Amino acid sequence: MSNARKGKVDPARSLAILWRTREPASRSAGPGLSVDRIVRAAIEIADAEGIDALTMRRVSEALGAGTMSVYTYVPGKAELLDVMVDTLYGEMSRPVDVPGGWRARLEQIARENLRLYRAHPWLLRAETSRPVLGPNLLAKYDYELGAVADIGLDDVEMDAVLTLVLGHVRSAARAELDVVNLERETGMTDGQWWQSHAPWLERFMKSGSYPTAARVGTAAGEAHGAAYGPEHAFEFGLQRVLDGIAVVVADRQGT
Amino acid sequence: MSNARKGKVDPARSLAILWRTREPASRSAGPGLSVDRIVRAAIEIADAEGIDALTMRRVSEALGAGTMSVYTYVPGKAELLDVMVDTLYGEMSRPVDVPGGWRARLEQIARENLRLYRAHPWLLRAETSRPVLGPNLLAKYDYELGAVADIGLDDVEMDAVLTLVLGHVRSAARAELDVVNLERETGMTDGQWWQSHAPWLERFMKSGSYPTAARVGTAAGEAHGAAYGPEHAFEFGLQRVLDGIAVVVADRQGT
DNA sequence: GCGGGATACCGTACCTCGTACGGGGCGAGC
DNA sequence: GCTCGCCCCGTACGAGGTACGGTATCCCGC
Repeated sequence: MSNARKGKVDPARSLAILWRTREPASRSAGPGLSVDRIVRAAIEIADAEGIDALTMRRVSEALGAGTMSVYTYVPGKAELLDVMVDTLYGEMSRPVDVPGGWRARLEQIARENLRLYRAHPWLLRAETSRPVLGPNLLAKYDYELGAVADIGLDDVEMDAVLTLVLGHVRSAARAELDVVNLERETGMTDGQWWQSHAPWLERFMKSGSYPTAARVGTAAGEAHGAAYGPEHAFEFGLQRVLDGIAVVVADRQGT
Repeated sequence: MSNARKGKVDPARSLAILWRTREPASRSAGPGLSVDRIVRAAIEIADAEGIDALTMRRVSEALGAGTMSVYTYVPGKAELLDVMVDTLYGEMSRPVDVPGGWRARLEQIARENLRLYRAHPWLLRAETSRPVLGPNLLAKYDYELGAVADIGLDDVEMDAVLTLVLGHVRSAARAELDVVNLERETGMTDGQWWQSHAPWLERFMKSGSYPTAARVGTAAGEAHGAAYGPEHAFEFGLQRVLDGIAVVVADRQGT
């Protein structure tokens, strides 16, 4: 009942590990731990069992090590999460030749980010705003900025455009993954859930207090039931956002 | 180190409390608890000390009650959070006459939602996707849908437009509040943080590995330092999103 | 006015998790 | 061969959610 990340995060600590400033040689006996092995194990656990199952005890157990051994390589759980996040960034696809101009490039970036969130849902709860400046984050940022370079935007606008697109992806991914999670937790699909709540809702809907909500909610609910919902929200929103960006680009290009 | 919300949430439990199906009369002696008093106390704590400080022990203490007394009125912390969220929705402003058409109405909604997040930052960590169907959420949804009614959109599109706008607000609010939080936690403004990391960054920037990131990151960082950053991201993104929506609206109106 | 039942209230305790602390053991250099 | 340093880990503490089993208080019917 706190966030996936506690308050205390010392950036300097994370940086040293992220850039692997000091990588101790595995010398003594035992499991032969390393930052890499720990991070890989942690990612596997988070992928398979969710971020709530990611405890330090669980990680050490998976590595056949004592609970506290992990702390030799990682100052704490927050820093471990930082490294996990940066590691994922390093595994993203970054094609250089995407035909179709800035719009196609941004679309590709949006889809690749969505793919990442789908593959590692816990990422949504591990990322923080002030980013962890790991090597892979920088590479990601650099690559993604490239999509909107040389189309007439100034530097601040480039950053703003990228922030907007990625924000939308996060937003849509969160919605989609919440649906999946709830279906697993409750053993009930979204459609079934809406149906089970329908009588309850109707009671208040028919009171006439919420006329629009009743009509639209029902329509949206039915649409969701038709296995088209979060996916649709992503696509619809992405096209709207890109349309909006197109207005700025056209303006800057003096059309 | 988990979310603000654990896995187990029984919607039926929350519903009964949200709609105040059964409100026990305060009969016996003691602090004289009630769902309302508990929720108010919890909101005050979360507002003042953050959601991490919101523990059941802390709530009961604030009420001058024993730790477990709260459980007489609320099945658990998850349900308490549900009621807290719905209570906030109930306090939102919902003006009926906003001049300027759908665009002005959506802008107003976006700003009001942002205001709510600013006033109660913990809301960002308490909301879940599958919404808690409290009376105030329904009222909010109904009101907000009204902003895009009768402009040619079908029901599913209305829902999609609203989802998009609210998603953007959440996204921007999260960014903004993270900045504020980090400034408080680290005792360092965003500008100072960027400055303190500048030497570290430059080392890698100058390596030429991240040319665009170096230039744009610096520009964006300086802009953030000038106390214009999250606020700007909200405004910029909102206008882009509305521009994108305008395209659809124009199309539906057969312009 | 009195007995009984319901209901508000809460003390204690258990479980999980992060991690501080101090000690043990192995390898390498002198 | 001995010492130093680093890897590894057993134990334990503190925080937080909440199950359980009371105790106290009030209202009702008589």
